[in-house]
Amino acid sequence: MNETAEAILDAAEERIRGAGYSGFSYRDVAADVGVKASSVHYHFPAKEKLAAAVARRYTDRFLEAVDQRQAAGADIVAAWRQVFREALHRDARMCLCGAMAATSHDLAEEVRVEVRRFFLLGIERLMQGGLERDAAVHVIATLEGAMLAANVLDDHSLFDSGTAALI
Amino acid sequence: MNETAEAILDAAEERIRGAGYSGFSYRDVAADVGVKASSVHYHFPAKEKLAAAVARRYTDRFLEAVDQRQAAGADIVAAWRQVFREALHRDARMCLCGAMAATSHDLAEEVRVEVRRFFLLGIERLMQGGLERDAAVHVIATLEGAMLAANVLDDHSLFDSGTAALI
DNA sequence: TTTTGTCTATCTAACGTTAGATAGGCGTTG
DNA sequence: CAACGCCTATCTAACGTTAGATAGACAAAA
Repeated sequence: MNETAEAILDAAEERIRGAGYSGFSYRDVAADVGVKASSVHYHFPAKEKLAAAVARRYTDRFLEAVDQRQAAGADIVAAWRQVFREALHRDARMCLCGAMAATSHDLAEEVRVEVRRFFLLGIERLMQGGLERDAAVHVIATLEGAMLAANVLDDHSLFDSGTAALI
Repeated sequence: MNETAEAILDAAEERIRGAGYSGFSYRDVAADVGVKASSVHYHFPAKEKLAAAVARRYTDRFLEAVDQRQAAGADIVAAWRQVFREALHRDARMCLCGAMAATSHDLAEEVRVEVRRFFLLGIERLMQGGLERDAAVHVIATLEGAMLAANVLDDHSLFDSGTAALI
């Protein structure tokens, strides 16, 4: 994975988090990076491959960030909340997998698998942390929904409001 | 509002709830209804007008359904939960405003206003029903997020799991 | 020499949108 | 009554633009 490929993933992630799967294009991503669209195709031959790669990296990084918070002594629910909160505040964008999940009928199978992986691993990890299934689903749902509301209303404080009850 | 215009709104609503704003097209909607794309333009001159009209009707109907549940004696949180639940089970689709909120950077102002209206009125009504602001945001966030998760994982029981703690 | 990475140039398909024509219904006017 | 003009609703056809994707040239590096 070279520098350009990483820059393409970065740009695609930002675009998808703002406008969803069908709201981003090779041309836009290429312009963000400073190359031609055909160069993006060189690194990621098709749109669904690119989106799937973005989702996989996003999930991996997300889980790693949660692990770090837990290793630093945070409660598992607090850790998940903090990582969601940081993703919202740092980027002022929706959760990547939340943004794509919202248009799930529009996703190629390869992409949907990666989006599902985010949600499934989230629930799984929270259950491994001691939560009942219902509680685990509740945490993920609330975090995604609060991020959604905070984003569309352009009021990040809504995330804190909406998730205060979790901890 | 004649029969065709209503059919166009119905088709557009279903398409947007499955694929988001930029995932639906005049041609698709026209084909669903059984007319040509130019006829859709006759009733709704531009895509953003159509999406805004769909969102307004959706919100109005949603609030009315909640009112009916409350009039029948339901607790306000239970009423909201029931209407979300029915929208998920009946249509097997995302919440229309949730689907568009997820791609909020991609929305024309006219559409975003309508999407925001859904969230703002939801929070407002819950507060009028006696909830604190944090609790109202929590309810809306959890319902949207649970619908999102249930949809993308294609498991409607997740909605009940994820929202059980609300009531 | 082969591989890597980017370019130019192009393709087909689809997009939202518009123009112009048509057909039928409905009043109003001669 | 009949003729005219207007409104509604749809059609065909095309507009310019953008989409994802591909082929082939070219330079640099291994």
